[in-house]
Amino acid sequence: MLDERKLAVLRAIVEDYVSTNEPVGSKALADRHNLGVSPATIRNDMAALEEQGYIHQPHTSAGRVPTDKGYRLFVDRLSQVKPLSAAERRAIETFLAGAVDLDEIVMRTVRLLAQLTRQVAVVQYPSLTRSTVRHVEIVPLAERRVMLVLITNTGRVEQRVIELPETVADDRIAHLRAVLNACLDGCGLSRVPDTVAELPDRLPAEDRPVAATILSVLLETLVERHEEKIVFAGAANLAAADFSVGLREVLEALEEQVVLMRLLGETGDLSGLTVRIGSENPYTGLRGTSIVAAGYGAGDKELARLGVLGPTRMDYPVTMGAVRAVARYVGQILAGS
Amino acid sequence: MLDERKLAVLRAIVEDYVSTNEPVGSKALADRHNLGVSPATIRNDMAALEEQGYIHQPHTSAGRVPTDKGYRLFVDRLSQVKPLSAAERRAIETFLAGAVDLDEIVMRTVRLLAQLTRQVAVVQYPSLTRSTVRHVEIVPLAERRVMLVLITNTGRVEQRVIELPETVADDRIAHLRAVLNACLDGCGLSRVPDTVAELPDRLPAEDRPVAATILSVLLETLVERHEEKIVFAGAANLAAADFSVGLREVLEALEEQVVLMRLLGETGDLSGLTVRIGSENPYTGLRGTSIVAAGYGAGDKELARLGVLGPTRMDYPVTMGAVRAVARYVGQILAGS
DNA sequence: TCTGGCACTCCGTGTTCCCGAGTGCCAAGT
DNA sequence: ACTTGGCACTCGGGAACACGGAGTGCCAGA
Repeated sequence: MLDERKLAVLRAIVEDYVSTNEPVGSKALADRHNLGVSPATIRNDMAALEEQGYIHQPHTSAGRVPTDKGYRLFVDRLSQVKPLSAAERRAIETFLAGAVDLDEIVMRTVRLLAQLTRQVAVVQYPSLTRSTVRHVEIVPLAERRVMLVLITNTGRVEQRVIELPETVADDRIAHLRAVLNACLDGCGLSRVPDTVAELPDRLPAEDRPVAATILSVLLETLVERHEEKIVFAGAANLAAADFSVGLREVLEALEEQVVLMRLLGETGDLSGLTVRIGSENPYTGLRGTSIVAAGYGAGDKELARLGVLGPTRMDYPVTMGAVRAVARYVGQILAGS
Repeated sequence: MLDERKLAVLRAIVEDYVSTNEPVGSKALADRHNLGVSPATIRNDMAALEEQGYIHQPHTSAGRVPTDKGYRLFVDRLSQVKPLSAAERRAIETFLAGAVDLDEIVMRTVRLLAQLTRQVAVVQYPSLTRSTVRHVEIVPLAERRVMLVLITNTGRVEQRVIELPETVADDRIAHLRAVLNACLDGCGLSRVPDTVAELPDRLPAEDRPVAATILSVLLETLVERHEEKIVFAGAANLAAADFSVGLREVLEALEEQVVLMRLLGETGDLSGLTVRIGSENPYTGLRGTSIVAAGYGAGDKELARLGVLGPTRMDYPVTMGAVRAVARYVGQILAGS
């Protein structure tokens, strides 16, 4: 149905359209790519491609534009992820290495990705549920007030101020802290609820009400933050792309955490790149935009996802290369710190 | 030079232009406002106002548009800050009260402000330098690795991972922590460097290298974070305003922390509202935008600033009312937590 | 199966024209 | 000394129109 040459024509159309942002005609194709055939032949192929829904002409007597289906074929079969240059890799590495804490890693990552791809970059904070407890701290603030600080192996820190039901001496707090840490150190966050459940038994009866208060807050923290934090950067790149129409919708979507979450896709195992093209993504108002996403993580488990969002007519090979590279480096940084 | 009626005309022009976004002519003015005079008279006044640079006509035979100078006069002398409705106040209060930690307070604030004003909201995190130490924690992570956690009275938490020059037993760490807290508890962040300087003398000689490492990181933290963190929200509102031209520049500016800092203005004492109109602000590319900002803080000292950014043709009274109200409530929340 | 030729379609651009909103000025009225 | 109605003038923006060019589909011939 689609012989080799027709695929080459489709590839050429995508490439030209991406770089010129104008419907591409048969003559232009024949000139710019040496396909070894005449415009007339190309026209026939184009007719076939259009017949099957890979390209589309905005109106009679205009050139052709790839459809979402066309881009999909291009991404799946007609292109290869383009690796970054050595210089770019070095730049990424040094830029990310300068970060001192998790906030800064995420911040730098999202900016880097935005700059590299000239699109809008989106980065999800490393998931709480997949990481493990590195330390739990209970800090007395006032007579009946403590601050609970939870530190994970990815460097994320959660804090809550807790009002206690009674006055508690500092040494009792210290003991509680010791017990908590003994139980939870290295414990996967998803296992915390179970682990914590049997904890009150090990405490003197007098401490149990206080412990219960603290533990309930601890569990709350885990639940609440289950919906992860997401940041984005590079909105200015949207304005640069000739987005004009629909820009409003896109910006709105970007400010909805929930939408962003779903755009990045389900967190699975550290497989590879996910590409959602135009209408493939779950939100109207984001028709016309594509998402290239990847998981990242320390070691082999995926902690969270990151990606970029741009017009469907983006340079997929380059974008995919950048996303993949950044995801890898962030993983390394996280694993190392 | 400018009699009462000319001022009334200017006020009317600003109001009409803000609500219609179209140059306003003498007839429309006479119709919509009962100034008690005929269009011809208004034309004379307009000519005078234009003469003095308060209004401007885009081209002959168009209506008039306020200049930056005109808006300035309007804000300074012709308008009053419009208080929020009781319902709005309640909404703010309940919305902000739901926040559990500083991140969430800031996050909610910025979204609230964006929604309330339908502009881009900008909120600076409470300044580190003006707050005080509530607690310092040193958490052993591995043999020669600890995490330093600094908690301030505004609920802000800073963390750093530190590589130690030698292996240190946990009880020595605990001792160090106790000493540190004894020194620093309640200490203003700006006084930390001095306070810390004399600290090594109080420690046994063997602990001094370790202490030196930790203290240097602590000081670094303070310096680095001197440049504050800033977040914004509501970029979608920009697209809604007919910004079309220059939107790119505005978005770029928003992503530059430094620019945002300067836009919000110097942190001074908790005075009142700052309004920067169009060309009054320090950045070209933000001509055409105005900034309404206010300081906020717990008690009487200003901890940071927040504000909104929008087209010069914004509804100043309403915007100013919203900014002022939100600043106050955030202050209350911070003081209370 | 490919290719050159040819007639056709339609978008985008430039031109012209006209309408209306708005102005400035002036002379008359209070 | 202001204010007002009248009037001629200006200019931007939209509608109507023509036209060139890019691109197509189709067909007949290689």
